Parts: sequence; C-alpha cells; structure tokens
Amino acid sequence: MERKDIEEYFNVALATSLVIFGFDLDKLHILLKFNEEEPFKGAYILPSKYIKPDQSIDLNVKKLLISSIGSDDAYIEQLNASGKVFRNPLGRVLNIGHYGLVRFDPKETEKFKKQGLKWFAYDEIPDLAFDHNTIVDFAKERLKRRVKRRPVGFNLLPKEFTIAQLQSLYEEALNKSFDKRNFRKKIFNSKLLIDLEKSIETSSGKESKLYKFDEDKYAKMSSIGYDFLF
Amino acid sequence: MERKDIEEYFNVALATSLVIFGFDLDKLHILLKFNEEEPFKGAYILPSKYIKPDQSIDLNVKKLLISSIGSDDAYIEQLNASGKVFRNPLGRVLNIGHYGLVRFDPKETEKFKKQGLKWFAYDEIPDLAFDHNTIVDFAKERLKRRVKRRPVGFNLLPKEFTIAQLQSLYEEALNKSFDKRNFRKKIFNSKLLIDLEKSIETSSGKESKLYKFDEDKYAKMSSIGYDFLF
DNA sequence: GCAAAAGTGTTGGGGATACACCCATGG
DNA sequence: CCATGGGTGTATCCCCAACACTTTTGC
Repeated sequence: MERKDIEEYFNVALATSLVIFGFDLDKLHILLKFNEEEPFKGAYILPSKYIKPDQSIDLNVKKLLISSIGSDDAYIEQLNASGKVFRNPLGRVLNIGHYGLVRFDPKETEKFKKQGLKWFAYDEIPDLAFDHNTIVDFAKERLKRRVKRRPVGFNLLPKEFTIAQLQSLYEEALNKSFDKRNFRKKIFNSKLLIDLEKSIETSSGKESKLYKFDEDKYAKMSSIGYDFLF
Repeated sequence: MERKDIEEYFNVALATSLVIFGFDLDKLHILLKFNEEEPFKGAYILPSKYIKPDQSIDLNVKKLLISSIGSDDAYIEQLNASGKVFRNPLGRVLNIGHYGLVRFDPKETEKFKKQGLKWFAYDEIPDLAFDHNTIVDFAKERLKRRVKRRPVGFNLLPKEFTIAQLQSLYEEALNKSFDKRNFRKKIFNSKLLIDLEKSIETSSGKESKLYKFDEDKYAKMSSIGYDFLF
C-alpha cells in the first residue's frame, strides 16, 4: 500500500457500545447512559467507549463493563458493526455493538444514578443519540433468537429462582405467554434445573420452590445449542 | 474529545473480507485469492478490500464482490469483526468478515484463475494469511446454523435443480447424511419447491425431475425464519 | 369468602425417524 | 446381468399444544 493510501485509510476510530439487559424478576430492562458530552449532549446513549488502536475489542468491552456495572460478570456477545458512515463531526467512528446479560440488582440503582446510568424498560427505550436505537433493536432480535435456542437465564436471574420467575423471563424476552404446565414440563425435561428443596414466600403469601441451574449441563447446552423451540 | 485523543484514536483502518461459498452440485467450495502483495505475499487470503473512511461497509462489500466474481448477485451476511489487534505492519486494521453464497459456475474457473482466485474444497482450506482461517471457521459455523433454520439453497444452486442435488447440498453443509425419503417429505411439506414438470438425464443415465424455488415463499421463510431442524 | 399465585395430568395430533424395494438406464 | 441412482409408503414415537381444578395464604 502506498504512503498516501495509508493516510487515506488509517483515519477511522473504533468504539464499542453495550446493550446491557437486566431482569428485575418482572420486566426486562436495558441500561442507558445520560450523555454528558458533545456531540448529542443531553441525550441518552448506550454505554460506549473508544478503542485504542493497540487494544483488542474484548478487552475494551471488559473495561467498559467494569466501568459501567462494576464487574465483568456477564454473558457478552458481539453484534454486527454498524455499516453506515455515521455523521460524527470528529470523523468516522465504527461502532461495534455488543449485548450483555447481567443480574439485575435493585440495590445498585442508586450507584448507577451517580454515573448517569439508568435502567429503561425493554419496550420503553427513548430516542437515543447516534444510531444507538438501531443497535438496541438488533440486540433485541438477537436476544429473541438466543432465548429460543439456548438456555439464557443464568446471567439474568439470581442464583436461586422460582419457575414462575424463569417463565416470566421467557415471556418478557419473547413477548408472548406460555401455559404454566407445558412450560414446566419443557423445563424439567431439559434436566437443566436442580431442585434446591427449599421455598420462598411469594407476593401471594404462598410458598414457591426454588431452583438453580445445573451449571455443567447449562454450559454444555449453551455451547452446543439446543432446540428449545419456545 | 480532545485534539490529542483524536490523533490517538483516529488511526485505524477498516477492511472487509469475504468467505464466498459455492456449490458445484457435489461439494461446497470457498473462493480464495493468491496474495500478490506484502504482507504475506504468496499466501492465500480471503478476497479483501480496505474501506475508505467515507464509504459504507455494504458498498465496500458490493464492490469487492463485483471485482471478485463479476457480479453482486449473492446472499451476504456480516460476521463478527475480528477482535484481536492483528499485527499488520501498516497499523491496526479492523477486519469485518462476511460470508456469501453464490452460484458456482464452472465456466468461470478460467476467468477466476487470471485474477488469482481459486475454489478450494470446503474441508481442504489451506493455511491463510492474517487471521483469515478464523474468519473461515466462523463463516462455516454460521452457514451451518443458517442451513438448519432457513432455506439456503437459492443462491447456491442453479435455477433448476433436482432433489438429489438439494439433498447433497444440505449433506455437505451439515456434514451428515439424510434418508432420501424423509428428506423429500420434509422438503415437499415446506411447499418451497415448484415442480417444473421436466427432467434432465443424470449421470446414471436415468431421468430426474427438476424443481425451482417458489421465490415468494422462499423470501418469506428466509426473513421470518423457519424451523427446518435438519 | 375471595382474590392471587402455586402446583399438577391427560389427550390428540403432527412431524421426525427408521426402514426396503422396484424401476430405468448404460455398460 | 449388474451397477447406479431415482423414486416411493408405512409404522412408531416423541414432543407439542390445549385444556381445568385444587390448594394455600393474606386480606
């Protein structure tokens, strides 16, 4: 490649953005950030971070996760790079979207607030800066597909959870409802859950049994893929 | 962002690479290019092209397709961006992989040869320059998943084809074999094929019926997705 | 006593799989 | 006459979908 080409081509910046999904045992949420900087100051955006030219995408994502939610304990998957030349006044920025699944901890809401981070209901995402709404839509579609084919609750639910909670997670993500009995059958057939032989009291005052995931089985099914066909 | 940051970050180049699959009615192949330039002169690579900072990814891919196979009539899908900082002596180049499905035309083999392009059998891909083997593997996995869920033959088979040809395409892509009768049942149940009411003579000397895809149905099933579950 | 949520079985149908033989042709 | 590949039907099984009532508890 010629000298002039180098100048012409090596003139792009990279950034990553995260669509972080959290589940509060009732609804799915997405974590958004209030943008304090130009361009698009005052708008909400996805948590994002420029990538240094000598840094890998994954490391950048890890750092971004830690600076956003305080840990990198999340299931992360890369999405497509946004193809359009988005009009960022600074120059071309290629954004590589990711989606992440994290455990929703209501206690952290206050801490998030100080950083300008806020959970928004899955179906009430405001207009975002840049092309971030497109990335969110893409992530939602991806999540739907993943939910159908792989066990997906591990990173969204607390360690111990009830079947009803698991079911409402699926119902939220796929935006439809399931018959309780059929749902239970399917889940139990998969042998994915371990009965913890204890209960918690639920909102109705009645007791409900707790389960956890069989982590080995879960890992196997996640990597191989599985035909849940919800 | 500060002036110095701009210099620091806007220092990356983008490129696209294509994993082009073709099916010669017997085996799947991938189109590779003999690399005439440094770095890695003399190695095979994926057809690749730098992206100008003001050009969209898709347009770049389209141009790359046309310059490689002489047309952009292909099914194309974006893959993940390669995450590692690959040691290209010129600087950081972020490669955005794509895979494409095209009709294999044996007549074009000669024409390809002049451009240094050559079809390699799906399971006999040599060592490639850069991280292109990783991209190939990723593309193969993606193809497998697509084949299971969506009709995929349209861009790989000739306009008119026999059931046996369709079956060997599936067998190749998924690397397993199917019962003839069950395969036919499944395909006919999908109502995806139109009987052309004519035949060709096959290698065994016997006649074989020709079919084409019902394009409307095909388009619908491609976008909605479908549980073929091969 | 009533609202709210937990828990539990059965049935019918459709699609997947397994499996074997006949036919036409070219050599 | 035999090797090659095209074409066809049946029986079984399993998974999915549909569907309703009882129980506990708090109010």
